[in-house]
This record gives sequence, C-alpha cells and structure tokens, in this order.
Amino acid sequence: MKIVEDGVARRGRKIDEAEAASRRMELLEAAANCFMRTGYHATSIDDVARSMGCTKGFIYHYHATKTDLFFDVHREGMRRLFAAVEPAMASAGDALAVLRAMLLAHARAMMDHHAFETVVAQGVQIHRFGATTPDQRRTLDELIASRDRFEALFKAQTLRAAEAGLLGPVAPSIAVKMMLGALQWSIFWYRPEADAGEGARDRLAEEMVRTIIDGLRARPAAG
Amino acid sequence: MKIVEDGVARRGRKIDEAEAASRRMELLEAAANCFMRTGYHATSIDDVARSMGCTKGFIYHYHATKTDLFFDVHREGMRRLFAAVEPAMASAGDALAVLRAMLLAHARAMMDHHAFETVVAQGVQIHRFGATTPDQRRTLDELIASRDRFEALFKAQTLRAAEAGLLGPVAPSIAVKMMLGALQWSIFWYRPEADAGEGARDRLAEEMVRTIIDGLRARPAAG
DNA sequence: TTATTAACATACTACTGAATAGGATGTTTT
DNA sequence: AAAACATCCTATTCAGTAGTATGTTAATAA
Repeated sequence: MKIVEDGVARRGRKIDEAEAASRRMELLEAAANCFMRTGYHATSIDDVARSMGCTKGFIYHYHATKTDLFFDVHREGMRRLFAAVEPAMASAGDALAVLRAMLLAHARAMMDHHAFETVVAQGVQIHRFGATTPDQRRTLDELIASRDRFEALFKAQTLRAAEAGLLGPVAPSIAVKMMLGALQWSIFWYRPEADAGEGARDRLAEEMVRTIIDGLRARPAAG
Repeated sequence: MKIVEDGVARRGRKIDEAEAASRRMELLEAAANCFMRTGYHATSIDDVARSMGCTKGFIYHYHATKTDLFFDVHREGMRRLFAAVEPAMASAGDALAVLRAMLLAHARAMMDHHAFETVVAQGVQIHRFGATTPDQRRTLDELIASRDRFEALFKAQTLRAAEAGLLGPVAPSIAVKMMLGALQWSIFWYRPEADAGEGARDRLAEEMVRTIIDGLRARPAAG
C-alpha cells in the first residue's frame, strides 16, 4: 500500500482507529526489514520512508525519535514471541511435552517473524551502552525485562520437567541458554525467502526441537 | 601501553617487526571492544583511537579505511576460532569424543575472545548489503568462506560420528546449526568480567557441551 | 652531514543524517 | 462559514564523522 499516489497524498482525511493501526503496523514492518538488513545505525529514517513509499514526516508523525521507532519494532517482536509461546504452554501432555510445544512455537515464530526477531536480538546489545534519555532508558529496561520474562517462561517449564524426572542431569539455567540460543541463532542462517513454504518450515522447526531435546547421542533403548 | 606520553609521541623511531605486530594487535583489541560495545556504525575511528590512547593518524597508518579495520578484526576473530578448534580435532577417542572436544574448544574460545567473536557474529550480517568496493567485496567473500569452512569442520566430524553409529537419528546439517548456534549465542549472555576465572569457564563450557550432545531428555540407561 | 623515509600527530574539509519548524491540504465542529 | 484540528510534506539546521593533507620527529642511508 502506497500512501503517496500521483504525488498527491491522502492528507487531511481523518482516519479511524483501525486504519491508523494498520498504517502503524505497515511502518513497523518496513522498519523491521530495514533494521534487519542494514542494522540500526546504518539505517536512516529516509531509508525506511523510501522502503515503504512514505516520507520522513509520516514517520516522525507516529514516532518521536529514531530510537523510539526502533523500540517499537523491538516491542512488537517481543509481543509476537509471547503470542506464539504462551498458547503452547496450555498444550496437552507431560511437562516435557509442553516444553517441546513451547520450543516448537518459538522456532516457528523465529521463522515467521524473521525481521522482527532479528531486530529483537540486536536491540538490547546495541543500546546497552548508548547514552539515551532517561525516558528511553526506561523503555529499554522494560524491553530487557520483557526478554527476561520470556526466558523465565522456559526456565520454569524446564524446572517442572526436571522435577517430574523427565530430564537428564542438566543444569536448567544453562539448558535454557542452550535451547533458546540454538533456536534464536537461526536469525543468522534462516532465509525466509529460500524455504519451501509452510510445510517446510514445520518440518524444520520439528527437526530443530528434536535435536535440542533428544540430543545428538545415540540412545541405548528408546524411552 | 600508551603511545602518546606527555603530549610527545615516539614518532620517527623505527620499530622492529615484533613491536609493530604488538601494536597492531593492541589496536585490533581496542577496535574489537569498541565494535562489540557500540556496533560498527556507531563506533567512530576517534572512539577507537581514544580507547587505546592513540590518534586517528595511527589507525589510518595501519588500515586504509574503517571497513578494512573492521575486516581485520573479523579475520583475527576467525583465526582464533580455528586456532582453538583445529588442535582439538586431533584429540583421542572415538568420533563423538572428538566432536565433544571440538565443541569444548569452541565454547572456550567464545568466552576467551568474547569481543572478537561478537564482531565476527555481526560482521557478515552488517556488510551483506553494504555497497563496498570490489576489493572489500572480495575480502568479505573471503571471510564468509572462512566461516563456511569453520562450520564444515563440525559438519564433517558430525558425519563421521553418525557413520560410526554414535549419533541418534538427527539430520547432520540441522544438528550442526543447533550445536554452533547454542554455543555462539553466548555472545549475548556471557559476561567475561562476571565469571569466576579459569575454572569457572571450564566448568561452564563442559556443561554447555554436555547439554548439547546428550540432550535434555532423561535416558533409560547410561550408554 | 644531509637527504630520505618510517611512523606517527594535528588540522581541516566535505558530507551525512537526525531532528525540527512551519506550511499545505484537507476534515470536523460550532 | 470559520475556527480548530488532523495528517503529512518541504526546507533547513546543526552536530558528528570518514577521510585527507600536511606537519613533526627520529632513525638511517648516502
């Protein structure tokens, strides 16, 4: 959807909540792709504007600063992660089965929202040292807390599985880092444009989770 | 080691190869730390110069452009990875034991050279779309090839272990992504300044590799 | 002794890019 | 009908930065 058409904008028309939300999301998608491809600092506001066919003014209308735009992309990325994983927490089976379902949902989300999750991954890293305004610092802390909560979801489930005697002698805190790391590293090698659609993604996600949970080592007898 | 002292530099003095190499490495270390903390684009040449107590002139004396400096840091990071893993390939035991040793060495290297490996991780991503000179493009291709060779080391060993019947029913190409991903994701959570020295790092690395190879699931009987 | 050059430092230029002020063009309300 | 407001664009400012040009010192060759 181009906002500018024939050089004439649809300025002035009052837009309803739904359309405003739709535009906001379109902007976030465009920004996520730019940030993913070129990184935060190398992406200019004009780049984002060009990539969605709007102007700088449009962007600054919805976001106070470039940092805020980035944070909003980051927040949306986290929102999508929770939206994918939280339903999986209610799935059937023992504690290990639930953990599997959560990891599977996470793996799928990493592929489905590749651009957003790439931004999420690099977000905290980039801004950890940046001297931002107190307000932006608060937002950053909130996003970090959000990431911690997400990790805590998996840690709690891992502990439940461990208490149920379904896990081997692993340290849950390390195990969670390995599980999530293995999945999240996919931002570096997964190419959404190169896979063979829905089915391929499902199979890939399953293979990933199976490797992580069951490990590489051969088993004496199937449990 | 400060190069500038009392405002007077040791300019003019001819230095031997060893000292030149030492300074070059010191510069690379400083640059790696800057790039890790602030990212490539947000790091200015002056930042690097300030952080090691030299001037911009010093840096441009050894590196033609900022991009070249970055590539040199990247190359050094890869060099250290190979230097860590290749000796482990000659270690004793069956194919799975060798794979374990390689992963252990890799895990240790990720911690020991945290700044460099952080730069390596973000390097290719950052420059994939950047319009560089043909010469820089060649260097970039060389670095990508280097990363591929590194991954191939692990893939070959995984295949050997699989042929020896030491692995479960995993897809080697995916398994390698999971293994390396789990280890390399440590750039996001590992804090070199927060661990309790040599011993702690060794224990952490071992725990990481054990989780990856043996998996989380409980085993019916120890093999 | 003098010229040259290695090994830097310093000063400067040209450019980029975030942010802002203010305007253009419409809509809603009174 | 006109004030008030929403949406978006244009033009400009201003700070920072990569790269360059030139200066400076000491070792070395001629």
